[in-house]
Amino acid sequence: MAPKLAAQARREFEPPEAEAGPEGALLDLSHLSSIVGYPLRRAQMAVFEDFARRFQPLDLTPAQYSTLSTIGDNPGRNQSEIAAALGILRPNFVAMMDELERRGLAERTRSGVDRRSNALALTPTGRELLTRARVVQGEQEAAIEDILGRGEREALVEALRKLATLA
Amino acid sequence: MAPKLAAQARREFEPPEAEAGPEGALLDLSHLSSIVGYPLRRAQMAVFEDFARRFQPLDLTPAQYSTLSTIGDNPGRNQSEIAAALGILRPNFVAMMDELERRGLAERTRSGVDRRSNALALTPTGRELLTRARVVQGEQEAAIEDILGRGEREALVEALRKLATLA
DNA sequence: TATTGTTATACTCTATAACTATA
DNA sequence: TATAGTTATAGAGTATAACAATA
Repeated sequence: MAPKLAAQARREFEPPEAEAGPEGALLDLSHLSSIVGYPLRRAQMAVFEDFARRFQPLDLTPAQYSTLSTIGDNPGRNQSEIAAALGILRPNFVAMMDELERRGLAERTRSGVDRRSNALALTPTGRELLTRARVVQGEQEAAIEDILGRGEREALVEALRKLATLA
Repeated sequence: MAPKLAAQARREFEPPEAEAGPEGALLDLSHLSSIVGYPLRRAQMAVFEDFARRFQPLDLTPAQYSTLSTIGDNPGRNQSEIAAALGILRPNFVAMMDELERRGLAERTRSGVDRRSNALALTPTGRELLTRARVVQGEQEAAIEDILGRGEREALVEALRKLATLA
């Protein structure tokens, strides 16, 4: 159950601000790597790539995972509410729900109170998959903690949450 | 010179793990906001939106800024080297250079040593724009420091750099 | 044979306008 | 009149294959 895959090959030293070229000559990236935006993007890409590898057996993208998780924790909410909470535009959320429904993971139920809206819920299959997905997600989190340590990982999450209030 | 715009309206409290819906009912997002990947993506989007606003007068995207900065700090390198350092695929970097050249910000010079490759450099105009862009970038960094404080901002950059070694 | 720059192309994400059915 | 879901569509960003020129 405990993930051992992750803490293996770690670069022990790296030239702090440079990137290796083909013949070994290094590029100066100091201006970029000292500001928040650039390493933020690189980290996001790395974490999502790692996510893709781990979730390949479950066939879930980050967006699908976050949708399943949010529906599971908020059953009965409609599409607009779930989409808005996840920062997904309503038009783009339609195909998302089409696919989850096609795979038998989630259901839309035309609400009796307001017949315009679709109450969303997970199917039993969807709940099972979400349970398994959260285990896999926990493994990624453990891999991150192997790199950062518990305290720095928690500090990172807190800093990122504050950063999200910038825009 | 010091940016005062940023530290103004900050949410003083927020329900730690929930999102407001239209009628005020809150969604449970606790499972997502406690893992790294989700706030990482939200923070990245927020920082890039803020970047887009600040750089609208200079008409620079994050990718264009990082390209200008890297060429400026590494003049004479060829397209493959600059693109690889920035994680941009060579085919996609062609249009990037086309546009920077069209705007008179950068130049490709067919190398004498290896006539396959284009040595890249900034034009005087490009150097001027880069100087101005770094001032704007410094303002974003100051705005982030208004939110996080100096120490937490530096800790964030360090954590993000480590995270990028995950994939 | 391998590499640099390039073209063509495709696939995903994201964004906007407009329709329909309900309210 | 406004809202929920939907369709159509357009634009980024990102990915791969293949070609010409050069090594």
